[in-house]
Amino acid sequence: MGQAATIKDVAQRAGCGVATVSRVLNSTGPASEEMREKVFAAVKELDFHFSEVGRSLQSSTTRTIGCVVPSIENPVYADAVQGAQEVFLDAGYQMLLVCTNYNAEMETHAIRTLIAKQVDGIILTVGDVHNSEGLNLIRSRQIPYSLMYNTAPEGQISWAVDDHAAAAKVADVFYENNHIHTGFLGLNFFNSDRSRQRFEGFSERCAYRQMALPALLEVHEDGNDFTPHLSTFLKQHPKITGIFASNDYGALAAIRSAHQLSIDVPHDLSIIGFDGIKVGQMIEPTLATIATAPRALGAGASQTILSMIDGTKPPDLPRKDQTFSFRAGGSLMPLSAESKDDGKVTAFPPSNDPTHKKAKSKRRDHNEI
Amino acid sequence: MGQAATIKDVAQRAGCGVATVSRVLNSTGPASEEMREKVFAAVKELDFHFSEVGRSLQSSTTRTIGCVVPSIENPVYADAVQGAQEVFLDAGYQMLLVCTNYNAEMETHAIRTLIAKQVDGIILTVGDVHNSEGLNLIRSRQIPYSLMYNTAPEGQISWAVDDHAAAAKVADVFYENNHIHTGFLGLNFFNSDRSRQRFEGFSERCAYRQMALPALLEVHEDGNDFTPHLSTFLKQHPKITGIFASNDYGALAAIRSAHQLSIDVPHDLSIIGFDGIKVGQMIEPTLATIATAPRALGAGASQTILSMIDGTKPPDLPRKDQTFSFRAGGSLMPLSAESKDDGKVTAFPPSNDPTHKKAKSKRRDHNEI
DNA sequence: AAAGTAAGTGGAAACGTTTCCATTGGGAGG
DNA sequence: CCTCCCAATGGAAACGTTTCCACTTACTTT
Repeated sequence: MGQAATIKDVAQRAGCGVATVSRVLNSTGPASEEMREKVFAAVKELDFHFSEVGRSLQSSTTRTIGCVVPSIENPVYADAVQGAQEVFLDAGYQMLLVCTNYNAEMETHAIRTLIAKQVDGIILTVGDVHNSEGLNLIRSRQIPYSLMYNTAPEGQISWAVDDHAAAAKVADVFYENNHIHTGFLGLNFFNSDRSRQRFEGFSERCAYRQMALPALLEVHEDGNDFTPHLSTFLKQHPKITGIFASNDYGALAAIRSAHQLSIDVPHDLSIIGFDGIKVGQMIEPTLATIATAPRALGAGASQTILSMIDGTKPPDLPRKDQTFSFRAGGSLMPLSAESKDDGKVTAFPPSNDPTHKKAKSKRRDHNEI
Repeated sequence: MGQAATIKDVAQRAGCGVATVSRVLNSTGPASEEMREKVFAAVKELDFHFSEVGRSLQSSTTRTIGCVVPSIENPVYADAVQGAQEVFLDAGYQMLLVCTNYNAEMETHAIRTLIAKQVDGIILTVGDVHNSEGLNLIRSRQIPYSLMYNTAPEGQISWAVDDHAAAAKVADVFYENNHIHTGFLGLNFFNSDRSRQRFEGFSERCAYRQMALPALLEVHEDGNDFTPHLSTFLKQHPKITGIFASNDYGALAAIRSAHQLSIDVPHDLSIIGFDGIKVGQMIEPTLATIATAPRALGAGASQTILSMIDGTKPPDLPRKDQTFSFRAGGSLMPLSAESKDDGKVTAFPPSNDPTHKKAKSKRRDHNEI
């Protein structure tokens, strides 16, 4: 059984023209019962399946969607991708996945190839939404697309977390817990506008609250020996009592490094992460973080694309303030009010934190020392 | 600017035939310098790019690889996929990703579609390697493929961990640490031959060591309230001092559930996982586990595929006993020899465990109570 | 009975490439 | 001056579909 059978082979075997075969198999147009049977018999005998390539050429549609994300080692993107994939699969689309490793060149190249392959749509997370060559390509070609996790400029659709507001919320939480001197741990700071947005939102709110401006610790790789960096950072900024990490992995790494430096989390140092990955709740202490819904974002972006393709009404984007929620956790400990050197007192004891919407576990972490 | 330019448009603009354009752009066959310039000019003006669909139809090659895995929420597969993806991308291939959610029907359907799309090769992890319809399809079509993470029957190429031997190693470790009564936590037990292989290898070695046969706790979802299951399980089997989880996520969940049940890990219960995911080393206690190299497996499988496509010599599969290594961690605590009811004494204090090859951290977890 | 309609069918064009083959023209060698 | 060869080029077939159109045939409708 050499090459795969084509529609011609089927036609020949069934004793009819290719047009008839096509009509029978696609249930488009009339066909006699007799002919139908012959065609189906031939199909079975030859184990015929349509070539999607031939179909694509003719229909100029590929039933394929491109998906470009920085890395699926980060569970946030993995979840988003999987959420997207399920929606697409249900709709009969498959997904070409490209991980760019936060590399702008790869991003551009990948998108170029996806366009050449005539994907029917693209969902993507770019490094810099204001300056993405690939994104321009997509737009000039008028290919349906939706951003994910990029805070989009006006006119562009993006399923994203409101990084700015979420980071501001973190500042609020620190403030309410009497942490005045904080640090920001930025991963991939220069390759990710998300990271920068978070820093910005955090800094601004810190300023507004008259807290100290956060010290920036920038880390390139989610790499191996992060510990020495943290060590020197904390020596340079001895007043720091709280660190906001630009993602949960960074937060986890910080906790571990702190542990190695015999710094107790949360007693000596409070840590808040971003993303709300699953393991954050599986560890001890649990990770205080900004919880997001990556699957939902991925699924939303997919549905948007699908509706662009078939012209139906796209789903509404979530309200900005519903794209995240603060999730309390054991890695954050309130400081006694006296330790604030400016003498301000917070009105909210952290155990009543009203933003604790999404926490699933009924057990509240109790941080008595 | 309506539709994308085709090679015909370029030919027209450059004032030549399509054949010439093709030759110039692909550097195949002769062309005058003058013509070359005209063609390149036309390409630039029209912003022409080849349609891969047209190319694929003509060349019967798509520069696309299929990838089928159960789920990328599990970092093991996420890493494998990403490792594979990088290799393929370097070689000019893109990857169609399908996550099957451990569902055999989806698996079959996905593979069927991938074949219809004429992927040049497929890497995949199937639910049951001895009974996979999709796998049969692939083989009858003679499409280059490589399994990942499936222990393959003779004659089939698979980049896999030796589940059987690795699980046996876990039994050895429990034995050496005087854990005689153990449990096995099986996730997706009926949808994953990996899980079953691990149970089998573990059980056999337990028998060989004259330990109690492991009690099986089977869990369907890596789901939410696993705690009650664990609770009843431990009540039913009160002698259990050690649990082997069929993957690290299960192990993490077990640790958390134990915590919620006020069972101290590792003091009251030792836990060993499987996979060696990153977060296992970021938590406290660190997770004792079987460390594997998912990226390497993914990359290896990809290279195998590539060499099948271009006929070069495929990379050697790793030696079976090099596909895993035991990684010590704080979730495992040695029991005093007396607590073994059969009175046997182990010769190996666990802190000298010679299999501790891959552990990166210099710090050894110290489990004094 | 003539005419109109509808179902059933096949031929052929089109989609965007690559590649085989034939044609042209010019320069070198006799 | 005639051949021969080779570079340069374009036409056309082929890849596997879908779909338009035209052609039968048989059945209704006047």
